[in-house]
Amino acid sequence: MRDAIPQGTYKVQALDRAFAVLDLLGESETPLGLAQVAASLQLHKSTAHRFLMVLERHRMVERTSNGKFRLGLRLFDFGNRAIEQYDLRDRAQPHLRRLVAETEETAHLALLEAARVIYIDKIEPSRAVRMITRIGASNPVHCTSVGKAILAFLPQERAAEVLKRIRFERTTHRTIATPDALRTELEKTRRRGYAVDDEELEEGLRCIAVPVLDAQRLPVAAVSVSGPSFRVTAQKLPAIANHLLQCVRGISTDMGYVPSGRAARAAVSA
Amino acid sequence: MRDAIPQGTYKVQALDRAFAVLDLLGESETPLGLAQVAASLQLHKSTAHRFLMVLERHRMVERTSNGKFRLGLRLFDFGNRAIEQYDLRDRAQPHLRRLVAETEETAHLALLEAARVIYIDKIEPSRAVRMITRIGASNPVHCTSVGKAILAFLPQERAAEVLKRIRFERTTHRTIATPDALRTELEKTRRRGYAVDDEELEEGLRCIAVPVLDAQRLPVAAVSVSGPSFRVTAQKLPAIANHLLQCVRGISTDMGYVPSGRAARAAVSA
DNA sequence: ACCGACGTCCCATTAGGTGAGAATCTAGAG
DNA sequence: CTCTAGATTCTCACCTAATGGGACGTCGGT
Repeated sequence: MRDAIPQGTYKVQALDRAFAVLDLLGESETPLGLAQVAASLQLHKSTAHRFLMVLERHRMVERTSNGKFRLGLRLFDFGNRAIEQYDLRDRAQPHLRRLVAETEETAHLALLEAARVIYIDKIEPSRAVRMITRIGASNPVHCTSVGKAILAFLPQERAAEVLKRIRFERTTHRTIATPDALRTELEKTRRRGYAVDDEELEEGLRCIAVPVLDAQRLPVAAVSVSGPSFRVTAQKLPAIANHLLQCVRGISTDMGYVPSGRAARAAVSA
Repeated sequence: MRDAIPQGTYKVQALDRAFAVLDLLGESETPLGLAQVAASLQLHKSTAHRFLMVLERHRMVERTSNGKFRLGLRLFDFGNRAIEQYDLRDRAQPHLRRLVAETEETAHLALLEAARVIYIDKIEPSRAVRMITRIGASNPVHCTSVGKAILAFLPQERAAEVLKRIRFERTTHRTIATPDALRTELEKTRRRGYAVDDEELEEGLRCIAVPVLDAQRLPVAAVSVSGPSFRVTAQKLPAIANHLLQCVRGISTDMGYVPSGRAARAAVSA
């Protein structure tokens, strides 16, 4: 789960350490004391202390009343600036809400980054059980519907690049485990116009997704509907897919992507 | 606008520099090239380069196709972890939506941090003009309704601490400019049960806010309704305040804060 | 009162970061 | 196409800035 050691030609030890601290605090459910941080990261308490103080000055961490540390709200500020450029999120929200109202299941909006998808928004039906996903979290492309939806409609070479970077870890027994299997799946996705994740990420969870295309007909994101397999049944898929297609069409026009050209048809027609 | 130089007893130059880089990229509307970053921060190009490479490895920045840099999505991840603990946000959302539906104006959810308020959520009525605020952004307490709402219901000593840290900058001619004026205003806020910002932050913008109280009857956040002064008129204030009070009562019970005790009455009754 | 765990602070040592500058790449002009 | 200016990438000897050993203070438990 934890990412590998941050190797690389360029190094700034202090930064690696600082981010390790943030990572640690981010992973932890509960705030951590100085001693715990120092021990976990094998830093001298004196060093850990200095880092925490500096991070606190920058409001990247904050102290709870009992003196323990947790992530600070400055990160929240930065995070929101980071996705600001993708104002996609704001524009998409109303459409996602409608989608959720129609399907009564959870909707996600996700972006592709390297070989992972990042969830930038999530809307849940009011009475649903909370889903585990967190906005900002990421998953490998190959075991998510959003990942496959984007990948399937990416130009050949871009897709190939992503393919190469996938490590094909499995999280359930249905997870796609080989590049070839994924390629076949992508072909299928292109044909029917939407991607399916049939318990490939998590047992009992089924998702459908379609890509959001920009003016150049390139996928910039994907929208998905997810729910427990017993509710999101195979028979319902086409109907849900239709809602999805309408939804992304709405987003696209809202973003000012003119839906012209025949390439559009390919992804939109069921 | 830009914060002062990050002085302080504890120093880790590398971190200050790294955050300066992130800050710079965050402020900038458009992605920046290495040369621009180096120049703006008075760093040697080779130093700036190394920082950017390391930051990129950590996905704190990313490169656009033309090689320029902007904030990376890792920050978004961190940011969302940072507010995760405050699951307040998730719980509050449905209530805010209802509030927006009722009032047809923008609603904000904000937290107090040091002497500033941080907006952790915003809901806009579908057809409204976009407001300028950004989730994650912050404003000084003294010129916002949310700030005053929280401050007014904080225990004497906590409030005094915050008071001391305020620098009373003015942004309009109506901005509260002295500690005494603020104290009077807070008294008024306590009496009527809601706080008002009458063009004190921005010309033509009027806001009302009430605090969200936890089980100990301490304010943990505030909810506000904001709109152009010509729509949010003085006569409408009490009506809007009522919607607000209902809204925060909903949030409080949703969070599991038992609404017992007479202290509750003080804030709830208009 | 004593002990142990934790946080804060100081300072001499040296590992780690710095920046001059050379090498390489890129884009635009001629 | 070549030339040139500007930006980016890379290398390395120097020296500053970060390190961590350790002393001191504080809190809570026995």
